[in-house]
Amino acid sequence: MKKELYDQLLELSPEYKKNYLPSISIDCVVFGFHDASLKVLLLKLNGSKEWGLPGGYLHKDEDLNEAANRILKDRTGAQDIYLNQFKTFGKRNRSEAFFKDFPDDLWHKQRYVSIAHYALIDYSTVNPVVDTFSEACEWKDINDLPEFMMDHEDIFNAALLQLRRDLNYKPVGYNLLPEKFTMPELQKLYEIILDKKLNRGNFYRKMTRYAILEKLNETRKGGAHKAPDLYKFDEEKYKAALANGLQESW
Amino acid sequence: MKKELYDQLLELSPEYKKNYLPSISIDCVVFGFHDASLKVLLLKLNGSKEWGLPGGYLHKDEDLNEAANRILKDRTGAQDIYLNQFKTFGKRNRSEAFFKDFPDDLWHKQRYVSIAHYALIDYSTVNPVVDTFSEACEWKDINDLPEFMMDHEDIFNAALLQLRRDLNYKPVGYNLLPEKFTMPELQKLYEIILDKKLNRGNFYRKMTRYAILEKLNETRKGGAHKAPDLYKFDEEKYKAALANGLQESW
DNA sequence: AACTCAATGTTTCAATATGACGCAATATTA
DNA sequence: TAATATTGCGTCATATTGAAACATTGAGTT
Repeated sequence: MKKELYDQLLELSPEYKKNYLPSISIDCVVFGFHDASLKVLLLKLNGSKEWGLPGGYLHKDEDLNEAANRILKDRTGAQDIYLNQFKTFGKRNRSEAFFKDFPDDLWHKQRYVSIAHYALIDYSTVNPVVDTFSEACEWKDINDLPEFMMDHEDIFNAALLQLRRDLNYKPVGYNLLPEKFTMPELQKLYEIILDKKLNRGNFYRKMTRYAILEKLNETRKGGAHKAPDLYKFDEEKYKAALANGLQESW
Repeated sequence: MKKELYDQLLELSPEYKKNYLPSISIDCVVFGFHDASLKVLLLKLNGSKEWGLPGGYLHKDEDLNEAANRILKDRTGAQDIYLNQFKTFGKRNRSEAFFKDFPDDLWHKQRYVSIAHYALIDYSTVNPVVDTFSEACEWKDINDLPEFMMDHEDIFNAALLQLRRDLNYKPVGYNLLPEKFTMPELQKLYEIILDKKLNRGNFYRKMTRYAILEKLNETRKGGAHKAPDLYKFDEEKYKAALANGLQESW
């Protein structure tokens, strides 16, 4: 079943050996948000029944963050996606089960330490790229996830945990929402990330106090009820908040 | 000047190639606290005038956290030190300047991605180990740091930043203080990490409310003035706080 | 055109947390 | 025994949070 994939990979092995740093892989948990649903970009390698995170290897003459951006760009077509390197996974036998039918001389079968990133993007702006190694590359709702290959479920869970934690001191939304958005939309995003209902008035108040949003003189017409005000991020204040954090305890 | 170190390293190269994963190094920022002073464990390689972080490589059959523990144990003799993997550094040319006089075939001269950890320990319990590659291995006060080799200053700064951030949602002190300690001692620790004076009464109140400390029926006699109460961490509550965080914003 | 409805914008109020400060208690030293 | 500096902890004004009510409004209904 995996013979086909193996043949593809084998053909590439010499090139990989020449161009990439050994033992290091990069995995990306790409969170996509749109219309009140949060998804992850997953792909299915040829012949595999499990799904995996988009990933790749580090060029010998490439910075780590350059590599992560390149890998994302290849999968999504999008450039300068918000990227956050959050943890490196280095257990033995991370990929043992997955590659057990593959010969040992394969580049991909060596032991890897995987440098995991999470990324944030509006998934409606992205067309996932199915390359020759994969049968599928799709946005999967985070409440209805398929089975993961290797330790990719651990990586996904760690990414979600980190994103939730980051919500406490980083402004989030700039990379997940369209340029103009409403307060209820922003609140919905927080609720879906946190998997928790938030109080409307308190959310409004807190966001206002962060002072990173700019209220526009427009409303979103067309809904069934009162038209909500439109906001956008104040670029400068957003960047300052990203650099300095939103709140400190001490 | 670096010839001597090179000879040592060259001799080891074959063994390294056999036993370690290529391209991956592990660096540790070991914070040590005692008697109101915060230090870092640094070492000076033979013939180098700059100081570096203790580090090492990852065995082919070793988990990442096992390797970090091993490296720390070799330097400090201490086991099960509190360790926090916080960031992976992977710029090109991280070590180019340092190894410029060394031949290219040296194991150490390859390009590395460095998986950085920070560790916390009471430095009075540790005797730094000077191995054959280093002329010195010492605790250096964080307010009086020497020049660093390679990008180790960046790594140190990132570790301190992370530690300060962690102070907001993790209980800190368990690994840096003796078993029994006083509230002013704990406050001093926070002040030194944050480089900022804290209000005594408010610190006391906040710590009390975290409910991770157990007040003992003892005081620390011998000081010049009123004997402060002794506390220790409540193991269970401490662990729970470490797992769940001390406070959430959302 | 008036009315209904539900979502949104905003305010209110009590509970809780924080910042700043003061006062009483106390172990040592003089 | 008194002086002293440090410590334990309370107080009070202010700020923030949690929960809920009130006010507004655009679309759909009559």
